[in-house]
Amino acid sequence: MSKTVTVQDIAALAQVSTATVSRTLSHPEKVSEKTRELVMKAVEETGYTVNEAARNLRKKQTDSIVVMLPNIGNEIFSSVVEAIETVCAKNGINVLIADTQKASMSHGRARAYFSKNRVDGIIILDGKLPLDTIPTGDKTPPVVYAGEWNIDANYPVASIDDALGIRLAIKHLSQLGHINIGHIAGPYDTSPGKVRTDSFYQVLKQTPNSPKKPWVFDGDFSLKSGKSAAHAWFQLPKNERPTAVMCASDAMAFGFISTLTKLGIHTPKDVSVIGFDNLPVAEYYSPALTTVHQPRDSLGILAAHTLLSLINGSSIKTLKPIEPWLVERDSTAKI
Amino acid sequence: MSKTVTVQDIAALAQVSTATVSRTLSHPEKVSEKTRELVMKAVEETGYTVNEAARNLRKKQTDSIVVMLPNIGNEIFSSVVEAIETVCAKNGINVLIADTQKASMSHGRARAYFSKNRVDGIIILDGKLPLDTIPTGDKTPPVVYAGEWNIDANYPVASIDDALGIRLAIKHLSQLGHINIGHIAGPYDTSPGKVRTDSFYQVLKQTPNSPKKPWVFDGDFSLKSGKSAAHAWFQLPKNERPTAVMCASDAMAFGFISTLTKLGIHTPKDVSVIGFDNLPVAEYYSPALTTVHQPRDSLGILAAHTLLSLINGSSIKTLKPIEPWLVERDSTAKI
DNA sequence: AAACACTATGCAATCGATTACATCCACTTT
DNA sequence: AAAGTGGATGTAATCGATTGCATAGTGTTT
Repeated sequence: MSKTVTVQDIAALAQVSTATVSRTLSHPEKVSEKTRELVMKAVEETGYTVNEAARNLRKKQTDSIVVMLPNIGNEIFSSVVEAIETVCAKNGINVLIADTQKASMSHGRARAYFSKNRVDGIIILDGKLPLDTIPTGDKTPPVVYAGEWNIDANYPVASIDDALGIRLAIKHLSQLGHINIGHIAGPYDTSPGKVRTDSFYQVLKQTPNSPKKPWVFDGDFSLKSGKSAAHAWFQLPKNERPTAVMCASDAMAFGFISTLTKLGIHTPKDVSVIGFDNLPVAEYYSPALTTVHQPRDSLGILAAHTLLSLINGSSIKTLKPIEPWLVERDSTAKI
Repeated sequence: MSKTVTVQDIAALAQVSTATVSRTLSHPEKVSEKTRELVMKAVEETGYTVNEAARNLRKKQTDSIVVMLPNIGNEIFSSVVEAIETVCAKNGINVLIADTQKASMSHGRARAYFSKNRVDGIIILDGKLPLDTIPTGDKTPPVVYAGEWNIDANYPVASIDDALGIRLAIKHLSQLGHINIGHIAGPYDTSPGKVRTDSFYQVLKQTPNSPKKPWVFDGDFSLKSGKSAAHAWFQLPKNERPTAVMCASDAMAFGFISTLTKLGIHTPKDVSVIGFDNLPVAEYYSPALTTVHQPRDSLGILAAHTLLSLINGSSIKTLKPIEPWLVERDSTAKI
């Protein structure tokens, strides 16, 4: 049973003080080359690695951040996490994940993450996380929202320019000759759901020849809610059905298209459909899905960089939204 | 600038010793009810939370595990992580994630995670992680593989019974009258790729009326490789084309189907296709995908429970593979 | 040669919680 | 009444790395 190797051991082996060992490892430039080599040799021989707990205790920082998200299993979120992890790894920061939707994430447990001595920073991907979960005061580490946010919160937000996405989509549909355009909306109590729906109404108002009463089907971003919307669409009188539908998520577009296909309605022949996300599978759907591409990696990178700056003392308040773009494929066609 | 609240402060407030405060928080039963209330009151008043670093240092454990995976953005992996996180959260364990495929995950950095003082345990979702990244010896925390594994490694493996999955799929196709069955394989240097391919050959050999030379198209589980396989299939002489294809992943099935559809070949009319995974979107694909359901949540739960046991001193060596099942949908039909 | 500047290094306190051991007290048992 | 028992609590050492301050040593300036 080998005892743990500590700075003491390295110090003894290299015939220097523990202070010098610590300096060699953390601030090599403060140490002469000769001693540095001596110490490094001892480190190699023993396979020493620093005890993070001891370091954290002394330095009062954890070199970790936590990402709080509602559903890691969802590609939408996990691809953002991936980008965050990449940035953090490059900066020697560990990434913890915490599921905000699980029963295990009690209020107390969530709050525990916020106490300054647990993580150095927090990225929240869940706009619906109750605000009172986040305590204020100088014990709270910096917080950044990504993708979703809480309107009442006052933290920097890394976001996609949803309004632009909607504009691009509607413009595309208009150019194809569609006038009766519908929207399958995300939940109005989430920021992307609200912004996309609001934008939909607004853009349509500015479009010439727009329908007096735009069709909006409620959804929750899920595949299943796309299916429900399809049934709602199908039950409309034939001459009242929108000839094109803009979905607030790819998943809803898939649910919509597959359900209608089973009912004998074909995309894009009978109805044009645009998604929002550009999931990897969108390109390989039948038909390949026309959709608004959300740069989720950019979103994660921006959020991570912002948090890291905040941790280092900067005081960023607002971030420029990231611009999405339209990917034209086969689910949209001339009327 | 409020100073950090420590056990000392609580002790002073509650008029007891720090030992009693610590006991109250960690072993409430060792403390009389009266003092317990006194201490808890002080804790409430001050908003005290324990300093994890100090605790970890003293207790020589971190209450954290790390999940090493090749691609968090991939639903296949992230849904396993979700299950792991749920189990861990219930047990007060933090979950770190580390991407094994990023350049930032240098050999040294990976090794650092393994030093006993950083995490209490490790779950590896990447069978290709070089074995020499994992040091041996009593400083190494317990390791569990999930889903994928390294053949030369000697750690417990939480896995899916791939052979059973393949058997169910082929049986289904046989019952539909298919004889010329092809396989779109995963990479042979990954455990699921190898096992599924091997099983495919083996099952086909045991099937009456099986073709002398089974068709196997190389793939790497990705959507794109499904597309390549489709082109390979399409280029075969018409009478040599398999009438049914068993894919080692849903993604390849999507790539295969969508590409053939564009070439005028329809599923299931012209070719039956079975996937492997049962991704959420499979049900909403057009056609809805017949596929082998992998219980990824069970996989994560099993891996997490096993690791937790290992951390608590048990010595589990082998785990029973989890049984997948077939989900019949619309991508398979009678010949 | 004295004063100064600067680098390299060592000493020892410190971060905050845990726990082995010692002590004290109230209550039984003989 | 002496001895024994067990529960509750306090004392103080400990985990391992970091860093402010002090000191030694080398070279430079006047």
